Amino acid sequence: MMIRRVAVLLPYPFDRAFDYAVPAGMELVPGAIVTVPLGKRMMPGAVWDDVPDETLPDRRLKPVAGMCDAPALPATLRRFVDWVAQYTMAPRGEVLALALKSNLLQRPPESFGWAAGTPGDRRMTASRGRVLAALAELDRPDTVALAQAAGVSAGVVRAMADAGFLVPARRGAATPAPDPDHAAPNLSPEQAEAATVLRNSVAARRFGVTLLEGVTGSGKTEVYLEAVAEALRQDRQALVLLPEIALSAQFTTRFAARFGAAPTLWHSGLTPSVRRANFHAVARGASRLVVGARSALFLPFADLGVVVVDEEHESAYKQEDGVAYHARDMAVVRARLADAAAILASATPSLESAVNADSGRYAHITLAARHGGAALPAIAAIDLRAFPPPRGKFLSPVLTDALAATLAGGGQAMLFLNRRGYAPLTLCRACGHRITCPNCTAWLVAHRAPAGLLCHHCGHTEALPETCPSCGAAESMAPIGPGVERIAEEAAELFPDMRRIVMASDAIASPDDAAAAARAIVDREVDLIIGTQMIAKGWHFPDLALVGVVDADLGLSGGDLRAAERSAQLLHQVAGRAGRAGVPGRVLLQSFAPDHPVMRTLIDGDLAQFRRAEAALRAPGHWPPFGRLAALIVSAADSGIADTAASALARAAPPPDEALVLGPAPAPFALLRGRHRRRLLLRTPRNVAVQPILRAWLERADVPRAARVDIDIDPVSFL
DNA sequence: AGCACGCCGACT
DNA sequence: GTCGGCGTGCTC
Repeated sequence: MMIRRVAVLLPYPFDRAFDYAVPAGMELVPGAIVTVPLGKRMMPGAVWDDVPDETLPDRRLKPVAGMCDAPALPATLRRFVDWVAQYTMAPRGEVLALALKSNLLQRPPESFGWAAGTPGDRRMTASRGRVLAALAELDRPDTVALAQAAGVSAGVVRAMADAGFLVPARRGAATPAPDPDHAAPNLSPEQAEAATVLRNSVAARRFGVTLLEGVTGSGKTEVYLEAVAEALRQDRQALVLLPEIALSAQFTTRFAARFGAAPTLWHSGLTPSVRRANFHAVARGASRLVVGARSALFLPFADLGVVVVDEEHESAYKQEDGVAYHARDMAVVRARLADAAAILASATPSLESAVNADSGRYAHITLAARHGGAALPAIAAIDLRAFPPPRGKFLSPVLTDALAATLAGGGQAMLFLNRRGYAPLTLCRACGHRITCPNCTAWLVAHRAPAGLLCHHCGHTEALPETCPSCGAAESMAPIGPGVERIAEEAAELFPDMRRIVMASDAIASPDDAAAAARAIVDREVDLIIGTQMIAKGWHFPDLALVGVVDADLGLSGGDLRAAERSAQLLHQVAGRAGRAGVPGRVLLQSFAPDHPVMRTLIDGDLAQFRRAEAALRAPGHWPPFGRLAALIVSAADSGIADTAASALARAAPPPDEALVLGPAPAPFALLRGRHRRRLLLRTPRNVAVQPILRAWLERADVPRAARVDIDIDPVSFL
């Protein structure tokens, strides 16, 4: 009789599963997480649905080494992994790695706490007495909690455990379940109507996508939380994706207030033990509500009822390296495979989602009114040609006057500049030499805190040179252009008495930092906020009366397909920070092109009109979302090999009647992290899939081995 | 991804 | 004469 065999997918770049023998007595269901030998190593893997190859002789099979004490990956997740792999053209194992990167080989974290034991005749002390007293008040506390409650060190608790005063006791579900009816919100009629539609979409237990479009401050979050509540009522799980983990702390608070229990978090900042605990809690179904970054899509939800993608237009949802996937699009797929509802929420929907809504593929809900009757901010441009800043400064007198008036009146103000650091360029006044990164095609950005020159692409740092590295001139290196740190310096000179905070990823690294900063702002410990795009997203600053956009033209250059769209969305989000609870908000855009369509859109507040204009530009040429794009990024350590590989690809390109091929061109950062890059773009009409074309193309092309070709389906930034 | 195998340069 | 570079190929 043939030995029993299973296919096991490994979290490495193999597209194929490997077959293993099942030892007698081991029961393996599909999705079971196992350890298997591969070559000399032991590695984790998951039993997959592939049919084992019966032609392989028994001799060639190694046995499965062991089973992990984790629940099997659900079928919906396995199908999702396969789907993402075929769509992104990544090996299936590489996609599986996204689901298994929580170090499951360790024992599952059983939640243990301490209960009273029966010691022999062991010494009793005052500290030990306090511990026993504290223990009586608490339900199976862990070491830290017990020590804290008793006011003793953790050592005392451990010693008492050794002495038998305390015994470990398993705790039930560590996290209290969120209660859908804990604190029902007070919704406006418009919100209530939207909430009903979303609740129904979840109650249907069928796949469907709804675009929830609501102006900033319209209370989108409260509305989609009603969909989450419905999933909880249905005994299903809910996933809310956020573009930026910095937001998660503020959301935790809001969600906890609504449901009486904190959501489970999932992002790269979690410690390995928390990660593991959360993974298991989600798999068991014990964790009902997850708030996370894009990688949360790969969690093993036992029964997912709704996926919310908040700020769905955000380009941060696009994963650029490794498996290049767009979390917004994959969230829709995840929902479809789980028979769940998908909700895409934004004040400034992507053109993709707006077109899907217009065509009826997605349901569309609009929230037009600001919550509590707050007025939309008044947006105006400052023409920098007519009202230039003083020499060497970056704030126009029109803006500084407005800031002075707002601050003098006790209002809070914000300056937005989407540029980290002090100055984007350091230049020699004597010879014009510009300091560039040795590894990338990029200027080094001057920073003051901490001081130095930093590459924002590869992380290279160096000290600001005393003399010009090119001509040797002394004291000739000058910072050119502004970053937020320089704007903060200018603001400090103008308003020395005002309390300032700089919000940029350099200063605010963790969700906790961001939460602390937000709290300081809300509590009015800050008068003037200066920040990068970090301040654009989702924050709730009730007293913010004035927003100044230092360089509204910044995002318009670059020739990127979506440059105008992204710029309009970002500036709209920033503008939306102004004027909430009753404070009439005002937004001033410093621009050299106040008549640019993006500025007109913002000033008129008519994003729909802007989307129509964008659509009219993109539709004729089958540009997304009216067609499909794929990028081939050729990279090699040697620039000659990169060129050879790129032209080999160009020669083998599919014929024009099949697809349009653009390039090869040097990628905008032709040298990135020490590798030379060339890029080709493939474009097809919407009804033609790019994957088969790409597969055949790569098959034909004679690419040198020393070059690597990365595929990015639906590229967002064209780097 | 690792890790071994394998065939060419400068060292004890 | 050997240690070691990383190109190529395989892992059930």
